[in-house]
Amino acid sequence: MAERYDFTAIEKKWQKIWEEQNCFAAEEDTKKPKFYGLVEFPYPSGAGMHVGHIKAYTSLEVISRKRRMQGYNVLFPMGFDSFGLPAENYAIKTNTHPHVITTKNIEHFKEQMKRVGYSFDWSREIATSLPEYYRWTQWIFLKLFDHGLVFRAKTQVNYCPHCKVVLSNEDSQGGRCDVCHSEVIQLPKDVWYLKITAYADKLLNGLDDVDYPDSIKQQEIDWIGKSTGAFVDFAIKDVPEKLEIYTTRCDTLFGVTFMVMAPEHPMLDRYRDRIKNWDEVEAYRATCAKKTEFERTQLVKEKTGVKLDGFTAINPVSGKEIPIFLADYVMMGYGTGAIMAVPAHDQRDWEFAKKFGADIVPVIEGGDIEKEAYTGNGRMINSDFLNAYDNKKDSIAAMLAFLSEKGIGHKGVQYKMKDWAFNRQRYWGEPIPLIHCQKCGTVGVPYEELPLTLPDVENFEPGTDGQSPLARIESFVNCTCPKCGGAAKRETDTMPQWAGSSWYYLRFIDPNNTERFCDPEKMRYWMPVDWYNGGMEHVTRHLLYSRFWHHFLYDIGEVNTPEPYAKRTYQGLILGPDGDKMSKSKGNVVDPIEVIERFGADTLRTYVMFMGDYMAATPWSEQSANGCKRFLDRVWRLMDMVRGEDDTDREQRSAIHACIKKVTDDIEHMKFNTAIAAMMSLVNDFYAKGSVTKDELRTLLLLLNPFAPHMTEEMNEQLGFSEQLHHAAWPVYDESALIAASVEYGVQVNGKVRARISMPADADKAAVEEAAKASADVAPYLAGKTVRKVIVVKNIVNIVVG
RNA sequence: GCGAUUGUGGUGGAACGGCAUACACAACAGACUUAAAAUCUGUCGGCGAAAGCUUGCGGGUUCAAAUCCCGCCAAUCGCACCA
Repeated sequence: MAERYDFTAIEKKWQKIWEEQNCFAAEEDTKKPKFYGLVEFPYPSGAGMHVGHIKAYTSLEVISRKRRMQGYNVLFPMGFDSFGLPAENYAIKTNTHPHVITTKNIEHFKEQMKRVGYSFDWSREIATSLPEYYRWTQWIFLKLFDHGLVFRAKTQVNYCPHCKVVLSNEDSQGGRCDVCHSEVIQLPKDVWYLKITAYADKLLNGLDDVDYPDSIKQQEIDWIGKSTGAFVDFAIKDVPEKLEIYTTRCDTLFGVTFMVMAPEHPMLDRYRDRIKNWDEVEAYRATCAKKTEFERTQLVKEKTGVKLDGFTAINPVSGKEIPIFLADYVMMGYGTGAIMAVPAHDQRDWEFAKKFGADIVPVIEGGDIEKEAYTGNGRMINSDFLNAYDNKKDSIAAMLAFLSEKGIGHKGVQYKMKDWAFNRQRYWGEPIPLIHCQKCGTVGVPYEELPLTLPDVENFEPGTDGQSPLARIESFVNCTCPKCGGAAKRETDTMPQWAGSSWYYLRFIDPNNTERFCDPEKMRYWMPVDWYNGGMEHVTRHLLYSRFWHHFLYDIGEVNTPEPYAKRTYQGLILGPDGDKMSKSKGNVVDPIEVIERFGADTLRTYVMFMGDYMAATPWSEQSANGCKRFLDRVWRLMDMVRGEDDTDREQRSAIHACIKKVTDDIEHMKFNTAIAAMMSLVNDFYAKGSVTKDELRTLLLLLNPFAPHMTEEMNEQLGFSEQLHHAAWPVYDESALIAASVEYGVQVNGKVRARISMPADADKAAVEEAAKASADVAPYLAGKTVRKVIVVKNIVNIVVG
């Protein structure tokens, strides 16, 4: 009866039914418990879906399908993060409008996703590049602006010469551009910043209240990089201005024998007349400017620097005059761009002092400063102020008290995280809704004028002057100031890739609202996102940014939870068949659609869930994928093995309920591989037996449905069940059924397994112990020995003899 | 340099401190085939003559360690002169 499993026809049939019956739309106004499952929406690239997308989406797809069967009202949406550089670069190359390309790519992605059989609620689809969406991205930006979290500053910024854009710190991790991977250079530039550092503590503390793996939390903590220390002012000889430094070891202040300023430090320019070797300074600055960030950090083996002639500092506690150097091991971007150097207790300062001949004065007991700096803690020595302060307990606290009393310094906090450089000099992004007015300064576009739509341009090429293509459109640039009505000019830069994705999970809750970004009533029901799965590479980018925006929206009363995501997980990479990271250049990329054509969507889904530990990187194996196809074929053929009578014996029943428990629990812990293994074992049991009852088979189909929904629905229908699986009740195991008739014990003597015995399930410990001792296999090991102890636990008996 | 993660058969991988190698892949054999494929049924870690030894290596804790602790080694990822 059950012929060949024709996956192509079956998958098409059920995908059509799901679409027509709108099976997976989240319900409104329900009394049901909710589950909001979210996967990172993709950037719709021209290449279409990657197997990595499949692994990322299938986990929550399985969980969402299971939740629906468990009676939850499930929101499992999908949309597109459709602004971004690749579309724009492609547009430049082919002279097609990015909007046209993006629309086409979205259609392509959607069609591919539907072929995988995902149960997304397509009625809520969004795209960040549509005006009705980015209207609210701009709205949130204006709120940030109104609350003083948008500011403009001229500093050294990351710049990608290839993409011709300013990048944020997060966009240039490892010194490479996030989009094109070319090397990022440092340039002084005037840019818009979002004050994410104002939320550093909230982003840090919020981690206590969410369920993220430690690896994710740790990466965010490290990226934020909070440190506590002190700011200290150093007087400069014969100059009114003071040089401020930041230190985490103010207790070593008496050991400061010189100071170092970053080459770009702006104070230098103010006193160039005083610096006698200015030529040398300029030459050194020029060498440093030529180095890339990479060279400055990765390749330095030897310290370089220039001693300033005629520009010296005074150690504020000892009163001694000390030299000031310029050296590129001090960064302008951290602290104040200047340091107090304590060569006795800081390895970098030690190396510098050795090379440039500065004094090394120990002020903390311990270590051998002849060999290297001693960076540990200890009693303070050679420090005059000690009499008045008890330095035994906490030398840092003692020094801080001293500093603030004398007005020299104060406690301070620093973060490695920098403010978010937010404007991009490119076309395909949200226009920044700001207006520059000669009279009023920078003014926000009035909220009622949103969306500020992206105008059409002829030429998407960024300007050679570092300006966005929008700057060439006079009708866009020229406007009137909303405040004074005078002539004004629009900001012509656009927002970065990460803007639209910083709040998209809120829009899915209420995607068509034209009054607000999201209805508060609906948010109260759906938020927070219960489970968010995505890539590890977004932890210090998108995840951090969206948590920042959400905390802000919470602070201004626009959302009802401080954190957007209650739980976050990540998927491990799928490597190429050769074990290397998949890349076009290596030619080891696996196309999921080809896999669907050869093996079917159910096999693809089952294999990506079976291939290994979900969070670990695993190489793709076509043979293993074929093994999953074989498993599904075996399940299909079970239809030929259905026997008439409905009897299930105790062993069989026990095996089925053990499988229900295993699959139910393992899915919750993302142990999809062992869940599938359990179902494979059950199928092997059925084969060994040679037959299966209809009910037994249906239970298996229910468990397998989230993984292989098409085939199981088809089998369910062919078996004559009228109720479709996707909304049938998830099987519940019966604790009492788990108990098998007999239990196998391993019998150990001094921890080594010597025998196996089978005992009735209700046998007590004494009986098990007796049977173990009586076993013929253990007898030789007990002969002539005294039994000192017998341990009976679970299914192990350990006889300790001596 | 700092931090995190991971080291288990030919391969992907299983194992609340409790019978190491579940489940699959590959390989081998048998059945069915004229034959192949598919399918079904078996066998299947290594070393050792054996007792035994064997979860990267060396110690420790425990009746019992792949699992916990300490010290190495290797790999992967993240950060990186962060003062």
